[in-house]
Amino acid sequence: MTDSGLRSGELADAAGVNVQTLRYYERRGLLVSPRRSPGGHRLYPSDTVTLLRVIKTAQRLGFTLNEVADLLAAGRHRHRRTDNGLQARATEKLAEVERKMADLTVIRDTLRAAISAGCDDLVACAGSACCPLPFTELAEGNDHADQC
Amino acid sequence: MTDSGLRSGELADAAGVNVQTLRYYERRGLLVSPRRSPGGHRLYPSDTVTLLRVIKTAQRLGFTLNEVADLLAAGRHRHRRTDNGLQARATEKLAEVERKMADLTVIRDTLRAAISAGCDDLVACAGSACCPLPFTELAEGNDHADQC
DNA sequence: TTGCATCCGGTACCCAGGTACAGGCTTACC
DNA sequence: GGTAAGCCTGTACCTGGGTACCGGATGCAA
Repeated sequence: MTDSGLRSGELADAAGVNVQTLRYYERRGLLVSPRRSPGGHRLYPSDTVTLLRVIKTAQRLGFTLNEVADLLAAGRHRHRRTDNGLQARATEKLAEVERKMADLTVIRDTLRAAISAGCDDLVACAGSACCPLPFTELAEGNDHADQC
Repeated sequence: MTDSGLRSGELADAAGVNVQTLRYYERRGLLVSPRRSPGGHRLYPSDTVTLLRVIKTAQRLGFTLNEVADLLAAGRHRHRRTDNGLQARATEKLAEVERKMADLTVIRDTLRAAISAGCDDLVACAGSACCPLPFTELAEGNDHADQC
């Protein structure tokens, strides 16, 4: 029979995840409970591989598992509503990613300044006026201070 | 007496951290055990405020607490060795930050593509050939696939 | 000297995203 | 039909960076 479905180990291998992760995702509501064999073993429909790829992609795009679960549930329950929120959420996430990149830019510039200034000891630098490490400013995150 | 030192609450307030965090940092080896009052209360030297700022800065630059602890210990034990590794570690960290930024760039472009393509449902998109969401490629992280 | 704020140590809990292990049952293959 | 691999549930543990609560002791000021 070809409709016997995938066993958890097969699915895990096919999707490149751990078997335990499948059960974890089931608990978290990312995967619906699949049908079982007479003996109680899970039998997954074969498109679950795709679903797992979707989950991993969304995670990689910066969505948390809760957010992914929401998005998937919205997709499942969307009967005739046109908008399940993916557009809006992707837009928010984009803003988040852009914020993160801006932060990292500051950090990168600071590290570069520290390297080219030859900073050698964190504590010593904190005491010297001409150190590019922004010991007070960074928390606010603004212009870099390498005017030394 | 001016050498009485800071009590943990004072230090915590001055540095903008939680009192519990001070004890946590002590456990983690970021702060050395300070001297105590006769009754056992911690009395911190006043420059510990600076040290905490250093720690927070280093964290913000992407160092983990373990790494910060290492850097501080290296600074403390450096008697006449010139290099305590800050330069090398900062260089590594810079590479790490640059990798992270490259990742985020891919993610940002992908999100932008998904938004402008009007993607609406993760699972539906995964089935359509003309979806910009890279359900298989992203894990490897390479060129974006918005040629649709 | 009394009262209240603060601090002590120890332990438990939180978030996210899993991973591991134990003891027992099922399935598949020869 | 035997045996080994795989799967089941439940629970505990991991990393990282803290936070919260407890009962009891201390510090400081009026």
